[in-house]
Amino acid sequence: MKIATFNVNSLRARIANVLDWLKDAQPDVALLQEIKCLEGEFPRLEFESLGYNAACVGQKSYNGVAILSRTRMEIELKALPGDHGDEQARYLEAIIDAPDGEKWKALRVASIYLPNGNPVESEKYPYKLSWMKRLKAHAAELLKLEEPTVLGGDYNVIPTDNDVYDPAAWAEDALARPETRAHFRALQWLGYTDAFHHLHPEGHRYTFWDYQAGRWQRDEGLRIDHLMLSPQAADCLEACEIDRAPRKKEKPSDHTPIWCELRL
DNA sequence: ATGCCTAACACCGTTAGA
Repeated sequence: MKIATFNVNSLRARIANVLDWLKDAQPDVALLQEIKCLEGEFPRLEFESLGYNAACVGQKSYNGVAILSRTRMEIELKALPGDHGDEQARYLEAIIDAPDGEKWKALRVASIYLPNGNPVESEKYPYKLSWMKRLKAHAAELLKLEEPTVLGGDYNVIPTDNDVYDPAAWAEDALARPETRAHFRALQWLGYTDAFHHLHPEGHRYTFWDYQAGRWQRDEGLRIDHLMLSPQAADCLEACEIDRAPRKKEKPSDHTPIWCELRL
């Protein structure tokens, strides 16, 4: 079962790109972030025409996450627990049905758009850190279920200096600061596996390249999109790769998809 | 030292992204 995550940087601006990617990559489940549209503007029919069930939590102009699944899914949560006052559309969780006639167990997935947090002196950084604390608390609850679970998305976290082209330049950025990294490691200490790092520990493989300054052409990027696996999912991990093809196209997102294959 | 680029929204610039 192939599960992919992709920060599309506006679904309306990227719809042709995203549909091409789905046709080429054929994920069973796709987690999308930064759809930047209201639910009423969500291109459900286009996804259904490719054979996907689709669900989203939308917001005008900013944020927004979605889940696409080839099989039936049930939405479990449309917001991250822990702060009823948080109105930003950054979390969607679903249970994905096993396909008929297969022995796959059901899979729980979440599409995550973790706050960027810059500038660090602003209220945005404490919001990011509190969001990460809430994520840890919820992730700990999910572990008690002992299910295969994939918490995937744009974490806006550079986990180590091996995940950025110029560590010194990024050391004080909200994506790389020690507090940010500590909260990300806390997820790993709980028992979640960073799928890509597990299979590609060599580092310097990126999922984001800034539009500016020729970052893509020079392969000066960041690894900030992650697939975090519960132990029951990590047991089934067969492969995990970054798909650079969509970043090469006309009018690309500044992120590119990352996927994992689980034999459930 | 700064902007580089892209998108949304509203307006012909500002905000946000990372």
